[in-house]
Amino acid sequence: MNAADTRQRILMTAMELFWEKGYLSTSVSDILSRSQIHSGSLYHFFPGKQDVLVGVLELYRDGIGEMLLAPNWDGVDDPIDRVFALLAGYRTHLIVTDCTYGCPIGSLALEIHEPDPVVRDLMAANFTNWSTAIAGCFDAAADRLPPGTDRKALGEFVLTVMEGAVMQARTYRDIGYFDRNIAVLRDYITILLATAKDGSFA
Amino acid sequence: MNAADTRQRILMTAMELFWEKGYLSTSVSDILSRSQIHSGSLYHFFPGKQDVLVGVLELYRDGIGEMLLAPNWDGVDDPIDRVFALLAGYRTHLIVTDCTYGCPIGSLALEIHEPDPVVRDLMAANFTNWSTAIAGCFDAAADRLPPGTDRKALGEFVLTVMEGAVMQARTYRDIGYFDRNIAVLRDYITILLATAKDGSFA
DNA sequence: AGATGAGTTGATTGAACATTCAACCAACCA
DNA sequence: TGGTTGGTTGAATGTTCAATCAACTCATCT
Repeated sequence: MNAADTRQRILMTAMELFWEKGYLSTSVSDILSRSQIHSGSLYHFFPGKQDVLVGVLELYRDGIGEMLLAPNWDGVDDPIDRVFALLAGYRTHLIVTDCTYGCPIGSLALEIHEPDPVVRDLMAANFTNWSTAIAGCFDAAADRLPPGTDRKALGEFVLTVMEGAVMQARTYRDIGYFDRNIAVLRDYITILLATAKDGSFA
Repeated sequence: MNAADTRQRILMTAMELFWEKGYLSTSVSDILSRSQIHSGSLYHFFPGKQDVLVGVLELYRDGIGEMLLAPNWDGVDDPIDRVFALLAGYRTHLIVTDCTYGCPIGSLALEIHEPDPVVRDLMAANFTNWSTAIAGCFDAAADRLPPGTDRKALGEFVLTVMEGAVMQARTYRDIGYFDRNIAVLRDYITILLATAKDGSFA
């Protein structure tokens, strides 16, 4: 196994564990035993546990297109449909995990109370990538939305709703909380599209 | 100092610390040193650290009216205004703490990945109390909302938006993220009130 | 062949952790 | 007065933690 493999193996394992147990509850030993890598090797590539977290956050940041958007948007062309297709992807995660799923970035953001600036910036960058992607959908549908709609704010709002909906579904262990939240969001977006069409606010 | 005082002092201190540092990052020693109470006394009242958490969650649950709603709703009579008055309270917390504030329940919900059922039920009960209070506002304004509006879902939605908005403002250390999210929510509620008034969906 | 150095090994370190416990205290009552 | 109860003290326990490091492997280069 070469160097790149070892580094990758550590990061992939850490990504899994941080998602399953959270950052604080994952010990370096956990990463070592699951990845079958010895402590010296880990510390050869990473100065410390936090640097592993940084590596994981960089993977998420750089992989959002391939790992998150592409799978959910495959075959979905309408930009508004894409918004809800992405949310449907989160719903699937919740179902598959018996409503145990948590957004990895959101969990980290609330778990780490005094984040190192490097870590915080990476969490923020992940949020920005996500809401910017959604805002891009609204941009592509700009002519169907009321004029003057703040599409960036709308992207951030969808992120907010996703995070809040996942948080509640997970806490109650009940997908209904996710579905009802998304239904309200859908109602809002539907109204926006309708008011733009009939020109009532033009 | 009598028994009730000691117990109370432990819970108040733990409440502070769990909010400042989170549950996992707060050690029993932290609670002991700040509360000036010795380990034996703490373990006389609480079987373990998790039971302190349970006590804190019970305080939140039982104190939502007095500690959270009453202060924010004092002098605010209109039910819709009350919804946004509560959200404004969270905004104040964010401002006062330089956007470091996090909803204590939301943070715990995402921090603890495998919660004991007792803990999880208490977190859920706290969410329910919150969103039920908001749903109560919508109930009081039911005649100004479109008929058939799911007001319970709307209460959960407001909770979702608060949690997501706080999460983003905190991660970016920028109140703008909170304000934009609330502005979008306000837009939605405003539209609901307007469509009910002009009867366009009646 | 010999030197170089990136990468690996795993026992070890010292700090921090939650929890325990035997001894103690003070108020109240028999 | 002596016992009982409810609460307190703080040193001690055993565990887990992140991190270290001297010794090693082995491919590559001179």
